[in-house]
Parts: sequence; C-alpha cells; structure tokens
Amino acid sequence: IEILIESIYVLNESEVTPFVVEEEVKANEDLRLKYRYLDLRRPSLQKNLMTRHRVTKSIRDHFDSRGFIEVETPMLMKATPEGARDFLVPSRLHHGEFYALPQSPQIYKQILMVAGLDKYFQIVKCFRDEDLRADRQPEFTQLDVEMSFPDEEMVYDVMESCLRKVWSDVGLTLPEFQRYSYKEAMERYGSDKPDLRYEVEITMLTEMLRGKTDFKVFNDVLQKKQGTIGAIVVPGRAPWPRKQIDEMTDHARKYGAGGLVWIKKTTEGLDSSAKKFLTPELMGEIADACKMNEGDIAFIACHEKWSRACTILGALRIEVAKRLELTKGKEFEFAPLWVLNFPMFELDEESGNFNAMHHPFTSPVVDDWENKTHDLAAIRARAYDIVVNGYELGSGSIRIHDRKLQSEVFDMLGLSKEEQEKKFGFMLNAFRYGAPPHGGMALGIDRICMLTCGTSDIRDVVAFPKTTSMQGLMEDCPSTIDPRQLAELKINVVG
RNA sequence: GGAGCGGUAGUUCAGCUGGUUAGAACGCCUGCCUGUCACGUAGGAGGUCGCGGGUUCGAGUCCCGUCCGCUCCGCCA
Repeated sequence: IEILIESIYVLNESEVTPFVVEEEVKANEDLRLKYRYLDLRRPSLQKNLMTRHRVTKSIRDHFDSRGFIEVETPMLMKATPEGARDFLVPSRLHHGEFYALPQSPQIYKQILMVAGLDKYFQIVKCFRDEDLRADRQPEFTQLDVEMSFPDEEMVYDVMESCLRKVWSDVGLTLPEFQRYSYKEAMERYGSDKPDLRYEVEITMLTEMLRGKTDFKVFNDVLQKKQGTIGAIVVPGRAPWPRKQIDEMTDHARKYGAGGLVWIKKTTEGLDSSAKKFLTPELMGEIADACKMNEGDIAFIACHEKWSRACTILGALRIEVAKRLELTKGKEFEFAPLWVLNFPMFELDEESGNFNAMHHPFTSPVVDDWENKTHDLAAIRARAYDIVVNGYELGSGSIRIHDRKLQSEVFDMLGLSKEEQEKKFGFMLNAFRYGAPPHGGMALGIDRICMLTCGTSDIRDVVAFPKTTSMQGLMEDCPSTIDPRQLAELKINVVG
C-alpha cells in the first residue's frame, strides 16, 4: 500500500500541475478542491479513504455477524418539513409535486420493524439543506440501526461493540464508555457533547451565592427561576494579561453572556474584577468552592437561563483548552461517553412552542409521561447520544410504537390532527396492525472517519466534498440547467 | 440571516502612514556544470493586484457594493 501511494503521488509528469502535489500542501483549499483528483493523490488523503473503506467494511461485518440485515430505503421520499430543510426533487409525472431526499431513513426503518425485519441496519446517504461547518456536509453518510424488542442496554451493547470493532480494525483502541446524564454533562462540562480529553470542569455557584451578595449582576440572575451562576477555573499559568481576559469576555458575550467576572488567586491574595462588589470573605468562599490554587484564575459567568449559562461556561471551557493547548497530541486519545436522560421537549425561544429535542418519534420515559403536569420540560425522553472527543457521533432512542401515544406527542408539538394525518398518516396507520416495541440509533460515519483519521475537517474523509457555500468546485455545481429540462418539469425560475 | 479572517506571478506570500517601472521564494523555460541527492550557476518568460463603483493630481493600499474560500454564531426534528 505504501508503495502504491508513493507511485500514485509522483504521477505528475504529463503536465505542470496547478499546485505542487506533496504531503504538506501549501495550496489554498479552493484550488485543491477544484483539482480534487490531484489533491487526492496525497498520501494522507489516500490513507483516509482507505481507512474509510475499512470502517464501513468493519461495520457491515459486525452487523452481519450479529444477524442484522442491510435493507435499502428510498432516496426519493415524502417531504417532512419538521426539522432540517429538505432537498427537493421535482416530479415530472406529477405536476407541481415534489419528492424530498431523506434527512434520515427514520420512518422507513420504523416501518420495517412493523414489517417484521427485526434487526435492520444500513449505511446510507442522508441530506440536509442547512448551513455548513468544518464537520458538516450537505450530504453525509449514516450508519442507521433499528431493532425490535430492545431496551436501552441492548442498543448500547450492539453499538459499543460495533465501535470497538471498528477502532480495532483500523488499528486503534477505544476505551470504556463513560455515562453521563444530560444534566450532569451540562453542569460539569457546559455541553451535551463534552470533550473529556481534558479535566477542566465547571463549578456551579448558584446555590452557594444565593442570599449572600448584593452584587447586582449576580442578584438579578438569582431572582430568576432558572438563574444560574458558574465558574471555570484555569489552572495556574503565566499571569493573565488584560488583553487575554478581554478576549475571554468577548468570547463569552458571543454566546450570550452579559460579561465576565474574574477572580485571581496570587501570593498576595485574591483579586477580582468585581472586588468593589464582593466582600473579601465571599471572594474567599468562591475561591474555596472552585478549589483554586495560587496562580489560578476563575472566570465566573451567569445567565437567567440554566442552559444558556451552561453553554457559556462550556464555550469558555473549550476556549481555555484551546489556549492552553490541552488537546495537543491527544487526537488519538478517545474519550467516548453516552449522554442519557435527555429532556423530551425543548422550548423554541422564537415561537414559544415546544419542539422535540431528539425527534417526535422518541418515546418518553413512561413514568414522566403519566405523571406529566404542564411542565413539559420535566419529561425525559428515552434518548441517548454517543459522544467522542467533543463530537456527537450519533444519537438514538427507544421509539414510540403505540399509535395513540404517537398522536398525543404530535398534539404536544402543536400538530393538528389533519396535519398528523397528512404528514404521518401512513406511519400511524402502520402501527394499527401490531407494531413491536423498537428502537435504535444512527451514527455519523464521516465523523467516525474524522476521529479514526485524526482530522477535524470533514473534507479530509470525503472523496468529493462541497465547500461551505455548498458548491462542488471541481464539477461546478449547482448550475443552471437547460430550459427544455425545466419546461419538461413545468418549472419557472423567478427572480 | 449575522460576525471574523483571507483573495497580489503557475504556487506560497511580502508590499508601512496612498506616491516613479508591483517584489521575494519555490515552480517553469534557455545555457553552463555533472558525484549530484532541497544540486549549483548565468539568464529569461510570467501579474486585468477577485470583480464593479467611488474619493483623489495619483489607489494593490482609503470608502461603498459584490463574488469566492475558510472559521464561528444562528441553524442542523
């Protein structure tokens, strides 16, 4: 393989290439994408694609050996305008009607359970028309899994052993999974997909500070029902200059903080940006609560919303890790975890409606549902995520298999009976004829490859990726199309 | 939808507060050298400074708009 790579990569005698094909490329990303076939000659990309092949082969072997069968589901499906935007495909034969490309084969796989194919998996392309990121492409590949009569532990087992085999087959080892509840992950790491490769944790100060301070910033937050105050302690390093503290404050503001209070512990004692408002005793108590040592600095953030406060602190945690290079050289140290006990619903701040946090087919925890009050936020879902090194590798849930319960959940989400019938009638109908309890998971194969290849750029593990504005630079797409083609589809381009 | 960074030779970049003919390195072409191996050496070609407008006697440089790439926020059931 090594020799093959070497020989491929010297293959540039016929014409002067637009950039020098060498392992440590200096050429700009757009140039490399335009000449992707040259960029792909580089040994690291060759290796990545080989690793990707091994990953998918390994997955297929694993599920095959456990008696799962791979079933293909349609690429042309019914549009489901919940969630992400669909890519639409016009129908020639049915004027004015459209197919959608799947965001996920979710409904099909549930119906396969009704059909009695009780152990299903598929390696499948999915499509979402949302803005891109370094780890997101408009089309991406998922490992989709579903089984009948499972409990959570059965899903955990089959998925953990799958990942363990994948890692082993590409020459890596995957440590034991840790388990965190959503609440714990948020309060300790400020994220539902924390990176556990470094220790820095959040200290919650809300209860400690209640009734103990006149500092308006803290007090205003403490008056609110969900008001939350917490701190991130940066372990002793060179003194933090004003400029860097300001940068941390700007970073916190980006995530919705009003500002940032800091406390420093030095040989001369405690100093703080809020020393005019905090008594020395209280500053001492905060420093003790944060277990500060000499040379440490603590950044304290607060917000009237619990989840927002956690997010701000989580963003600061990541920023600290970046500045202190806490993950440097740890690309191949994997810290996998399960995040469990997600809330069923989350409030959409704009509309004031509740949305499904996972998706609307997720089963609620039965006790929570039966004892439900009007506090929808307290209902837990039977949903779970796998997180590795700060990436959400995938998520899944035990689904609803009862027609009545599914309809009630749709009610909660604000779908009228008419809409339910129109959008999901076929699914509700399928549940009439005996639906087994079922559940499963979907994992992002691109992200698995990113981790096993040690890259943080999804383009490094996709043969022909799109740019952040969703263009294919090599083949130049999307593009305008022939008017005759449009006419046949009876489509007018306006504007 | 919003923010930041970037766009100058084939490539990677420099170009300070606006000021003659826009530079370097690598690559490319020609000659010389031939125990060289990041060869050396002498010379050469190569630029609508992303695009459009504006300010100015004068714009790569300042202003406005726009396109492209990257990163991030929103978004991603």
